[in-house]
Amino acid sequence: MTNSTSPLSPRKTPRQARSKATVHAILEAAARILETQGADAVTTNAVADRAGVSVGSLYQYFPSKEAIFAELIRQMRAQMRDDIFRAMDFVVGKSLSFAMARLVRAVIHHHVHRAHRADALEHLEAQLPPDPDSLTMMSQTRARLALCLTQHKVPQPEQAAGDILNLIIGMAHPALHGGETDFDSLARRIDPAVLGYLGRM
Amino acid sequence: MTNSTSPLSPRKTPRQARSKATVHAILEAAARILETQGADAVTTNAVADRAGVSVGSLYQYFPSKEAIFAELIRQMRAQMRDDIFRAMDFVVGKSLSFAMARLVRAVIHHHVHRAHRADALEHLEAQLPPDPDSLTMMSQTRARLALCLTQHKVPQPEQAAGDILNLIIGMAHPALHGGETDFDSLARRIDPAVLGYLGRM
DNA sequence: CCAAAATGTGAGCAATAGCTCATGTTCGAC
DNA sequence: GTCGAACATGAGCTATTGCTCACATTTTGG
Repeated sequence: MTNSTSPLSPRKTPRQARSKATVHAILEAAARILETQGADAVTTNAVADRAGVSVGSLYQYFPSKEAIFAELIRQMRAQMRDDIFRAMDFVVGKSLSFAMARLVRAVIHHHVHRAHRADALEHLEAQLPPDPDSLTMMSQTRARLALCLTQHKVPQPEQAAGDILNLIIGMAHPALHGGETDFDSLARRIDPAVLGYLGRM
Repeated sequence: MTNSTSPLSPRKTPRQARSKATVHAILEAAARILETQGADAVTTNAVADRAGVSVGSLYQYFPSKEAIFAELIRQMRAQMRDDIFRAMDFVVGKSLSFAMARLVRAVIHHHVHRAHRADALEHLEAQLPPDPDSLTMMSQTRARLALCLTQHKVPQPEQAAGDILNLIIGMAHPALHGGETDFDSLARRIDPAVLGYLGRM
């Protein structure tokens, strides 16, 4: 089965277990090289080497190096979306401040887990042509948060959802990248900013 | 005069007006290619071409492509520092909320002016070895803000300064990059978040 | 003026990248 | 078993990149 012709989508969908493992190994190898040696070190030969497969196999499933990055970014976005969905589901019926506190911690948790990878991938994303799938996932994430805000009568929930995500990520990401390890302290500093934004101090 | 041996510092300091113009043309060409065609399009030959000089001249003043990026980043950091210094100077003796409002607008103004360039440079910076000069300038920026916060009895002013800058940049940057053009509206949404962080709503 | 320093030139080298393809191997349906 | 499809291999082609160097031109101090 061949996939769409978009330059960022996978080339062929693996059908046997063996090829699924190959694809997984390629993605994991690319991510590890990216984390440990930087974007420039992620060459197709290096990825194939590290994955223990040949370049030919790599190009059976990814039409280009960029497609590998795009897939990793899609995985990251999907996980972030799912994390936030879970947090928002857990929080229905609770107070707005409780909901926001939970959101803050979900985002922090997401960034702590694989901080280096997320960081590098986000910088890469800016240099890649925009990927519709990634945009969709981010849109879904915002929409879910907006729904929660609507239920609490927050005005302009769509805009507020975007602002709040930017606020939380904007504060959490550099702090964690800068070596901050007291996640509770960080969360307790972000909380009042979010509530301040919402005018609910 | 030859400069330090650091891989990111310029190689030779221009002494005549003509070479100053050359250096300026190289930096401007690199920035324009970066903005319009992305990081991968910034090759030394392309930069030299666009600058109207030869590759040889380029390598007289920059030991590597990375050194060009590093210099552009330094310029950006210096301008941000100066913008914020001016804002903080203007605001001594005024109320904390007035000071923060001014800060918010200074950051927004800084990002509006050359949003594309700043964006691309920041993503590049993450992939370069850390540059001491840039770190120093960011440290100076934070310190100046911390001083202002100290005068308003804000506890932990150093940490708060970092948090507030991250908050403002984190909210402003994606919004502006996403095409937001109503800067006043944006500023008025960031203001309460900052005050919320400070516990001064 | 003139020599020395500063500046500028661009053909081309060495290295390396992304990627293809001819060929071989394994799997699964029948 | 058998045969076609799926999967895997890796030597090596093509293109490009960062960068050097031998040489030309301009500027400046005296």
